[in-house]
Amino acid sequence: MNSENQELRRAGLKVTLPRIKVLQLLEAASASAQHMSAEDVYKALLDAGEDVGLATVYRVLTQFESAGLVIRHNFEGGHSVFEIEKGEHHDHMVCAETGKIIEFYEPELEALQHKVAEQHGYTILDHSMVLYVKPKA
Amino acid sequence: MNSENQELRRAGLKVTLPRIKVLQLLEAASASAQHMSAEDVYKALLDAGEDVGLATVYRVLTQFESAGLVIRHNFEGGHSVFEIEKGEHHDHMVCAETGKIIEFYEPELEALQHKVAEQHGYTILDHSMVLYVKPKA
DNA sequence: CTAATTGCAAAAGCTTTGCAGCGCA
DNA sequence: TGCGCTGCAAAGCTTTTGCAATTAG
Repeated sequence: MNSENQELRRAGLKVTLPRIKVLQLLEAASASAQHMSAEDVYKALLDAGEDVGLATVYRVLTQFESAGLVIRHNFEGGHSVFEIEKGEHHDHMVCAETGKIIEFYEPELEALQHKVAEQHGYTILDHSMVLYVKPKA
Repeated sequence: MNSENQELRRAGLKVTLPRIKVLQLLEAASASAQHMSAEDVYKALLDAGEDVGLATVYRVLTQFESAGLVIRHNFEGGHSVFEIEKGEHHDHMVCAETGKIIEFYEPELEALQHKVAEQHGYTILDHSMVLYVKPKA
């Protein structure tokens, strides 16, 4: 039940209420492949009766990102969204109609990306791939 | 020499100096696969002695995007970059060391993406794929 | 006890908008 | 001439930062 505390300590961060709460929220959201913006996290905390500042949410999320606990995505639209780093790489599909986010992993795609980079004399450090889709008619 | 005028007219936009200038700049940049931010365009215009406002640059770029003349990318880092729509779809590789942008097109990748979307019951409307790379050792 | 962390408010970056005047068709 | 377009300044949004007070270890 304090597995969050372990993760925070391992990341070299003091175990404070805001950090625990943010981590719990993101882990809960992770179950449904939900991705939360800083604003989302902030509002969820307020709704839960927690008294945290928006600035703290941003700071905590940035720290978590540096610590490798979460991944920051820059999908369309100005703001960032975050998801728990579960260690398993995957890419995303965003449904234009429902806003739903589908995660997927396709080894062949990954292999091809490396091949293409290779052909141009480069090595892949990272990549972002988002498919904008709509339900098949 | 006034092919720009044609393009503007075709897009239903009045032919004005700022629009011509922005279009010319982007077309010139296109030759070197350079991608420009609104700020870049603005500064380039000032350097060229043109007297345009930053707001106009933003408006013009947004209009061009709606008209399908340019494509807006949201690579990492808050701000958008633009490139001329040349009609040939391609994806991007960004070199982490030099900032250089390489364009590429890999049919197999495109095909695979469609296959994956299909498998999940979706049809692809659009996609964004950026590989962050470094020169091969 | 001491350095890390927090909340608040202010500031910073990018982008958009309101408005009066200018310019293309 | 008339409506579209422009520049300027002001506002909007997300995100960051300064600072005094608070808290974890």
